Amino acid sequence: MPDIEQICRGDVVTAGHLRDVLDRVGDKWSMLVISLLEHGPRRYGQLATDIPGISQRMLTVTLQRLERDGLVTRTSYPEIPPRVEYALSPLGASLQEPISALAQWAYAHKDEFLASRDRYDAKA
Amino acid sequence: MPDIEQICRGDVVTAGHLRDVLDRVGDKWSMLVISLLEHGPRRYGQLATDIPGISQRMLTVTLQRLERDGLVTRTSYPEIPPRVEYALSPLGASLQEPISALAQWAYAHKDEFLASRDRYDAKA
DNA sequence: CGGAATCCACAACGATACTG
DNA sequence: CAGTATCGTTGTGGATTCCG
Repeated sequence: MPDIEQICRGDVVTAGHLRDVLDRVGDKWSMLVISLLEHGPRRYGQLATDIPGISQRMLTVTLQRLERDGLVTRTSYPEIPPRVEYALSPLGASLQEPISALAQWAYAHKDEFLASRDRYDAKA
Repeated sequence: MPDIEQICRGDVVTAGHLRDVLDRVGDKWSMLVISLLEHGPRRYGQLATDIPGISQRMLTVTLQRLERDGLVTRTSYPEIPPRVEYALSPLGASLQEPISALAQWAYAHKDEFLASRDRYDAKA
């Protein structure tokens, strides 16, 4: 069972597994999409409205990347009008746990965050 | 105790706490620096050699951002030659736990990751 | 409805040179 | 030693338009 030290040591430092996962889900929307899919399958349009501010393009490419890495599944129903559902794969569902840990840390410490920043900026 | 649903709902979706923390430590080097500082204070030059591939500039700006957000403390000793030590603050140390969770997830599932990607790319 | 294609702006990043 | 300054490159994300 590896710890951070093991992960960030030797010839795998820069290309460590931490880097890998951040490169995949560290972008602007991936974790948000995963969080929303946690509650069950969603259609493309649903996600578009549930994530204010996201563009069609970014929703599309984000979903494609997540599907490519096996985190979400895409199911297309050949109807008219077309219907496409996205859902978390087991792999994606397992990722939701560490993501939740990160989100809860952010929620718990948001005040310290802002306070420190204000102090820093006040001196500059 | 908030869960993901609470965090990603309503008018705080795009500016959710998850977004906040990702904006700070989701960049290329921050989590790596935090991981290294976990073992104790490190000097600037030590970090530079312990993180192969990082440029002086990126190490500097990464450390400044981490200090600004209160995750890292900077201690300068007025000697010749100058000596500067960076260490995790209590806040930064508390962040190491969710980061570790993410890293361990990455380590545990790296094979599924790559396999899914290969399958996807083979069809394209 | 669920995209794909194109173009563009900006910020992140890297390399290099210089400094107290 | 521990940075700062400047420049060039790259990648990410947004706006718009078009298609099955």
